[in-house]
Amino acid sequence: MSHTPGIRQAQKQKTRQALLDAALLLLEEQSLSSLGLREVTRAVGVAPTAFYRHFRDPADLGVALVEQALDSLHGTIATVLVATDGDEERIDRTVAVMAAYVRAHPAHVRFIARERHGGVRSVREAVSAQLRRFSEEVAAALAAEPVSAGWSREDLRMLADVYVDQMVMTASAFLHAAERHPGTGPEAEARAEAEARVASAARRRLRLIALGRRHWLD
Amino acid sequence: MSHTPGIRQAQKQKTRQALLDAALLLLEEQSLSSLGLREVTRAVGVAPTAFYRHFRDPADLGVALVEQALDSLHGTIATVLVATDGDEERIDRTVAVMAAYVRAHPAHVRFIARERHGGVRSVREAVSAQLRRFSEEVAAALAAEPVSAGWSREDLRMLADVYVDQMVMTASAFLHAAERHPGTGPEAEARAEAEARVASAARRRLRLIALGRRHWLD
DNA sequence: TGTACATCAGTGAACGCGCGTTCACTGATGTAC
DNA sequence: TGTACATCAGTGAACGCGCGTTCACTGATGTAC
Repeated sequence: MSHTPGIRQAQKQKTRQALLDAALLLLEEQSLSSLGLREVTRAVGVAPTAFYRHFRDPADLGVALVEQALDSLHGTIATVLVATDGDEERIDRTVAVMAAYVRAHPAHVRFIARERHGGVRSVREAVSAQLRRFSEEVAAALAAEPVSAGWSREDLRMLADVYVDQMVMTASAFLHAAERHPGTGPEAEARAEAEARVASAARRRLRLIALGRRHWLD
Repeated sequence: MSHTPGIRQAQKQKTRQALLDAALLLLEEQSLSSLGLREVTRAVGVAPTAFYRHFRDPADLGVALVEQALDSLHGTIATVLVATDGDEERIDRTVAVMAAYVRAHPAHVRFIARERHGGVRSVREAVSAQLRRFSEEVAAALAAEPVSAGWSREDLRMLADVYVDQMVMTASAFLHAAERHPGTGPEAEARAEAEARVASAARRRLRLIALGRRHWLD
């Protein structure tokens, strides 16, 4: 894409990514609408004015974060969509993949859940656009399965949306379970228990949806 | 409750409610974590220091808002839980009630959707406690229906949670549809169309859930 | 390869401003007798 | 009913502080020849 080579470009990207990472960390304890430009640059160790070389304002940085966060989920989804013999097997895999995703990218999950309905319009719109893109992929994958024969476009779309919402809520529930039990030792055991409860509830929900799907055209 | 009578107490309540109302209005465009004490008092027309007579800080005010917001939904729920002859009839009524609720209390809906995963811990916890209370009522109502014979406590709880999440998401979708078409005249028509699409999608989802429920014990 | 000039990511001083919080206060309402 | 004192919701001045943004700058990197 860029024909400017080398060191300068690379250093700029490095600073930009450092700003994004620092912001994501700060957003664990607040919302984007209260995130200050100076606290982000302070966390990175650059002058406040350096911020403007990369983003217009924190909202602009937020939109960039949305793309990074949902890209990380995007890679994961293919794993879930692969068809399998049984519903039960697929449900187990889906929940396991979500648990692993949350462990790998907890701050991304928190950010998306928080800013999906957050106070910054441009970021809400970015999240909603990405989730729509996401839901379209899920719908396409669902359409390719034999069970979907005879389904209308709207019904497939609804089903895909239900799955996407389910994923976001499950991810958020895993996250919540993890952050209630942040320690090691006995705390790690408590966390494992809490995560198991979340996983169990998520499987139940997916079973309910799969059942509704099987009988949709009865 | 209070044995202090009269005018002084009444005036204090009035100011307190004015602060809550002003905050709710300001929260349409931002999150609680960026809400300033001075902007709230400025909107009401009292001195900044008056705030401290009612709340410790904006987070404390937020917790009070959670209670008011969910009380307004609480009254509504009974209407939905009344058993009816057919699934379809009940689904229509549920969606109609949600639409009416959002029209009556748009700011409450926005506030709950936003702060449910927002940046202020005490408020998140208040929302989650109120929704749990809510879900317990739904679970009790569901348990009383013949279709629920043979269901485990966990399965009933899961179903109730699914319904509660569905309500919150549907309410948020209605709100979103309304605020994309804020005007009158041709805008009002566009809004009616957008709301009809939301209602249709919500009915599809509830149908899916109802189907899963019917076949849960197959 | 070397030189002279252009670019531009990051700097640091300076600004005006609104913030949260403190404090002693005022004056209407409440209470005791 | 009237009077004297207590309470306490709301006031307004004052404070120190960190904010976002501007501007001219520096010096390493990039480019042309």
